[in-house]
Amino acid sequence: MLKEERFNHILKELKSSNKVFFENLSKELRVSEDTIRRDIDHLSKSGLLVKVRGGAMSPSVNPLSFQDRTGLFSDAKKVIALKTQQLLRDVQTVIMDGGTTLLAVAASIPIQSKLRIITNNMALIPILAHHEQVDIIVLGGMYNRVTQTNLGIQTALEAQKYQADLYLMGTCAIHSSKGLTAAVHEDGELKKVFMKAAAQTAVLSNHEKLETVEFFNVTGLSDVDTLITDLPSNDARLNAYRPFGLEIL
Amino acid sequence: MLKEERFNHILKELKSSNKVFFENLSKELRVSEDTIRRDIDHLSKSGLLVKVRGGAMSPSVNPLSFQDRTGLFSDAKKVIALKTQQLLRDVQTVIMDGGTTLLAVAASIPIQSKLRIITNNMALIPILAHHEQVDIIVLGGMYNRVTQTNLGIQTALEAQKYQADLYLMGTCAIHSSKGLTAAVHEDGELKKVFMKAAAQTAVLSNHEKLETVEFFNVTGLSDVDTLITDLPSNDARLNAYRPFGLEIL
DNA sequence: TACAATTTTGCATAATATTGCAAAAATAAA
DNA sequence: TTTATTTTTGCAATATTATGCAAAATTGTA
Repeated sequence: MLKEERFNHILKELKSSNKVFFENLSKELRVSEDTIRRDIDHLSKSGLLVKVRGGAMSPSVNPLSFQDRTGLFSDAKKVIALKTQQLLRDVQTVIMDGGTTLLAVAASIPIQSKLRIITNNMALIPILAHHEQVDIIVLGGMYNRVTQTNLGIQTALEAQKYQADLYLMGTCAIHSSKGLTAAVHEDGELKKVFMKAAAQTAVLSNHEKLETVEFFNVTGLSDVDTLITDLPSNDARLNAYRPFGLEIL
Repeated sequence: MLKEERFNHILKELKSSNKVFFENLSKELRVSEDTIRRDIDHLSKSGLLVKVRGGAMSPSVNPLSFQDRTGLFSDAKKVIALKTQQLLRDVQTVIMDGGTTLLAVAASIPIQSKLRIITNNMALIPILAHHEQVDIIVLGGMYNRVTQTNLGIQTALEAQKYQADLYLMGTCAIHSSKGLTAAVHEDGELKKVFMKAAAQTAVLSNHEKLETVEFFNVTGLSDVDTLITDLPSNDARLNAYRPFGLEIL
C-alpha cells in the first residue's frame, strides 16, 4: 500500500468523523502506530489536519481569509475599534500597522467609507475586500508569517514616501515613564517612520498593555496625540498618562 | 514496443485505477523497472502524474500534490503547475506575478521546499502559509481588488532592487509575431521590470491564450527562455514558437 | 546499404527514504 | 506531588530511488 493511500484513508476518516485515533488507524491500515504518527505529522505540516493527543482533528475553518466575523474579536478590541471610528471620519489617509486590534478596527469600518489605507498588515486586505471606496496601499517587505506583516528596511523606505493624516498604532507596550516600546526591533523602527509620516498618531491599546515595557524604544508619550483603550476615558488607571497632554478616548 | 506505447499504457492504467506500481508495469510491458522509472519521470515532468515511492498516482487523488481546498483549479492549470515544478527545483529566488495559474503553481509547491518568492500577488500569501522554508518578499503598491495584486510605480521601483534566478510570468497574451502583450498598462510595465530582474523568464499560459494579442506590448518572444502550456510539448499548435529558440515544456 | 552519431536500455552501486523498535522526554491524570 | 500515558527521538534493518556506465537499439547521413 502506498503512503499516499494511507494519507487518503486518514483524511477520509477525518472528514466523516472529525477525529482520528492512532490506535484505530494502525489496525485499519496494518502498520505500526509510529508510522501513523509520522503520517499525521506530515499531514499536519501541510495544514490538512491538526495533531491532538491520541490522534488528529480537522483543521479549524478559514485560517486567514475571513477574520471579519466580529465574533472572533474580544470585547475589549471591539470597544477600541468603535472608539477609533470617530477619528476615521475626518481623515483621508490612514496608516495602520500590525496587530489584531487593527483588524477589529478595519472590520468595523462602514462599508461605504471613503478612505486611503497605507499598511504593512496583510491580514487587513481580506477584511477590506468589499470596501470598494477604500484604497489600499500595501507596503512591501519581508513577510512575517506570525504577525502577518511585512517588515524590514524596504518597508520603512516605502513608508517614507507617503504623507498621512493619521497613524493608528496597534501592538506596543505603554509605560508612563518609559514611553512606547516594541518587542521586535524592525517593528519598533517602522513605528518611528510611521509617526514621522503621519500628522497625528493614535495608539490603540488593551488596558493589559498599560504600564508594560518591551525591549526596543519607539518614542516618548509626548509625541503621541491620542490614546485609545478599552477603559472609560475617566478611568483612574489612565491618570498616569494625562500629564503628557494626549487626548484619551 | 515504442516508448509512446508504454506511455499510453501507463496513462491508461492510471486512469482506471488512479495509481501504478513500477513492479507491475515492468512485468506488463516487459522492460526493466529502470525504464518504467524513466517513463514515469518523463510523464511527471509533463504534468500528467505525480511520482510517489513505489510508483505514481494521478494528481487528483494525491492529497499532497495540490493544496486545493476549493477545487478551484482547472485541469489545464494543474498540468501547467506540475510542469513548472521542475524549474523550481534548481533555483533559490523566484519572481511570481499575478494570475490564478500562479496560484496553482504555489499550491503544488512541496511543503518542505526551500525558496525565496518575490511577488506582488497577495493571493499567494495564504497558499504559502504552511511553507515554513519559503521566504516571501512582498512588493508593495496600489492594491487592486480584482487581480489581488499590487501595481504602480512603487511596485516596479521595488522590484528593481532584487535579483532573481527565475521569473514565472502568469497572465499575458502570446502571439508568434506580436510577442507578449498585457491587458493592463501598469501590469505590462511591471512585467518588463521583472524580466530584467530575473536571470531566466518562463511564461505560463493556457493554450487558449496562444495567438492572442492584448493592447500593451511587453516583449518579443526571443527574450523568453521557457514556455509552459497545458499542451504536450510536441503539439503542433506550439510550432509557431519553436523558431524563437525557447524551451517548450 | 553501410557507417557514424545519438538515444535508449539494463545493470551495478551509492544515496536516500521508510519502517518498527526502544529509550528518553513530555504531558495529562490521580 | 507521583504515576500512568503519550509523544518524541535515535537507531538499525530494509526497501526504494538516483546516478554513471556500457551494451544494444535506433536514427540520420552518405
